[in-house]
Amino acid sequence: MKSLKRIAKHPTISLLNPCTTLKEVKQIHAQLVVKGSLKHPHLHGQFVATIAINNPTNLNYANNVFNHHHHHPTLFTLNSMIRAYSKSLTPFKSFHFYTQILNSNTLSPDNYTFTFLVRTCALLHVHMTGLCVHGAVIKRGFEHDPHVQSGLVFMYAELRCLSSCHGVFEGVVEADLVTQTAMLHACAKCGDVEFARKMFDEMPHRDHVAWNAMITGYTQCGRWREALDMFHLMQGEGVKLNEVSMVLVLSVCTHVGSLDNGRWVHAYVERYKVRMSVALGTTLVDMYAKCGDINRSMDVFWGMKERNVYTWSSAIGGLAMNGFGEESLDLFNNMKQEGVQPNEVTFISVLKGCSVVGLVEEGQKHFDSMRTVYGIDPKLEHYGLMVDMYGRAGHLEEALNFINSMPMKPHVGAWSALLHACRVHKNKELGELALKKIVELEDKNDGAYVLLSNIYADYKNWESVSSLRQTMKAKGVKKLPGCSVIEVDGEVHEFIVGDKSHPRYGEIELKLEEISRCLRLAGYVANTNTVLFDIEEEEKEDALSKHSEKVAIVFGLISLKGIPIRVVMNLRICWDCHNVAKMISKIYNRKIIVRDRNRFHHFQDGECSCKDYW
DNA sequence: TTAGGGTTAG
Repeated sequence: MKSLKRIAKHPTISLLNPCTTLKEVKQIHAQLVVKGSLKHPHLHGQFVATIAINNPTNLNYANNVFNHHHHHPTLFTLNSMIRAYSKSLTPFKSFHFYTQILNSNTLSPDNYTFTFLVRTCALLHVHMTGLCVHGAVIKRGFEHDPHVQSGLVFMYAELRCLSSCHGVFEGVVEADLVTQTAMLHACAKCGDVEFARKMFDEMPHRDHVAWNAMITGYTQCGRWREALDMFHLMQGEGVKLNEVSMVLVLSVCTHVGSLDNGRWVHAYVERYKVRMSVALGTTLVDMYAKCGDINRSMDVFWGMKERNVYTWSSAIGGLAMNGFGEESLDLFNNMKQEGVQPNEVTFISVLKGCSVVGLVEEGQKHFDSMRTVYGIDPKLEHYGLMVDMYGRAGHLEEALNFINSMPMKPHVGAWSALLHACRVHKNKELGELALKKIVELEDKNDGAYVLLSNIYADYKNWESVSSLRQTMKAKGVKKLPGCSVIEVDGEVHEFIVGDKSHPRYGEIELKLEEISRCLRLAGYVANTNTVLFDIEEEEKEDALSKHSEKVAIVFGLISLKGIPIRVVMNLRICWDCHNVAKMISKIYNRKIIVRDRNRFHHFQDGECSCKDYW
C-alpha cells in the first residue's frame, strides 16, 4: 500500500525561492553538503530541481550541482532539468538530459518527460524534431496522457500547424479537459477564435484555466470587448479568478485605456489577496503607465518584491511614453546595477526615453551598446526609433544618413519617422522624398499622405495639397477615421469623427460653442491648414471643432468634476486639437491627459508635457 | 517532490 504521508520538502531546501540570490544558494548548498543530505538521490533531485525552476539565472549552478552526484540521477531529476531548460534561453539543452534517460539502463522517459520535451520543440520551432518526439510519444504509449496531448497541441500551435493540432485532438476518443483547453487555445492562437469559442461552449466541464485560455484567445486578436465580456461571464458563473485572470483583464484595460476598470482590478487583487506574481505586478505597472497614471505605476513598480526584464522594460517604456526621458534612463541604470540583462524590448523603451527628451548622444551610445555590450542585433524598430530621435532633435540630414546606412532595407516606420520630423521642422523636399519611399513600400499609407499635405499646407502650397488629394483619390487611399475613447464612471464612451449618435451630443455641441467663444476672446485662431485636406473650404472650422479627441475632451469637461480628463485615441493628436486642449486646460483649470497613437500629452495651465513635439 | 492558461515592443 502506498504511504499516505506526503513527503515534505527538506526544510533547508524549502528556504529557496525565486528571489534567492546565487550567494544564498551557495550557502544553502554548503549546509546540505556538510549534513551529507545530497548523498540521498531524492534530496539531491529536490535541490537541483528547486534551483533550476526557481530562477533561470541560476540554471548553470543547478547544472553543476546536477553533475556532482554520488549516484545515478533519478528520472525526477532529469525531468526537472528538461523542464527547466525548456523554459530557459537555451531550450535545446533539454535534449542533453533526454539523451541521458535514453542511454540509461535503468530509466525510460515517462509522461512528464514528454510533456516538457514537446514544449522545448515548440519554443525552438523545430518541426522535424517535434515530429520525432511525437513519434516517440506514440511508440512509448503516452499519446493518451492529457498533459502530453496538451503539450503536443501547444507545440503544433506554435508551429502554426492547426491541422496537426486537430490530428492529435481527433485521435482522442474522450478528450480530457486539459487537452480540450489546449485545443481551444491553439485554435485561437492560429487565428480561428470562432472555432475556439465553439469548442469552449461545447465543453461539458470548464475550469478556470479553460476560461482563461478563451479570454487569451480574444486578447490575442485584439477583440477586447469580447475578452471583457468573457471575464464578466466568468465572474458571474462563480469561477475562480486567479492571478492569470487578473493579468488578462488588466491587459484588456491597458489596451482600451480603461483606468477605472484597471483600478478596480487592482483593488480586487488587494482585497482578495490574489497572488502577486511578477507577471501580475508587471501588468499593473504597464496598465497604470499606459493609462496615464505614471506615479501609481512607479509606486507599484517599487513595491514589487521581484522584477524581471518585462517589469523593468515596462517601467522604462512607461516613463518614456509619459515624457519622463531622464527618469527612464536613470531606471535603466538601476536595472543594470541590479544585474538584470536587458533584451531587445528593453532597448525600445530606452531609445524612446532618449528620443522624447532629445538626448541624441546618449541614444547613440545605447544603440551601439546593444551589439557591443549585450550582443543584441538592432531590429527595424530600433532603427526607426533612432531616425525618430535624430528627427525630433532637428538633425534631418543625420536621420537621412542613418536610414541610408541601415544594414537592411529601411521600412515604412523609418521613413515615416523622417516624414514626421520634416513636418515639424518644415522641410518640404525631404518630406517629398520620404513620402515617395513610403508609397513605394505601401502605396495606400494614409498617414504619410496626410503628413505631406500638412507640410504643403504649412507653406500655403494649395496646389500641391490639391494634387496630392487627387492622387489619393485615384489610388483609393482612405483616411483612417479618428476615434477617441473616454471613461466616465467606469463606462467607456467612444467618439468617432463625424458621428453624432452619442445621447449627450447636443450638450457637447453647446459646450463646444461656448468654448469657441471663450477661445476667440482669448485670442485663439483655429489652425485650419491641417484640415484642408479632409474637407470642403466652408466646413473647415466646423469639422475641425468636431475632431473625435476634441469631442471626447468636451464630454469629459461636462461629465467629470474635479478629476483629470483622460482620453485615449487611435491617431496622433492633431495640431489644432492640441492647441485647444492647452487653452481648455488653462481657461477651465482642468488637467487633461491624452494618450495618442504615439505617446501621452499631459495638459496643464496651458502647457503640454510634450513641449509641442510629438 | 514535476504537467494545461498569463506580463514588456511592433
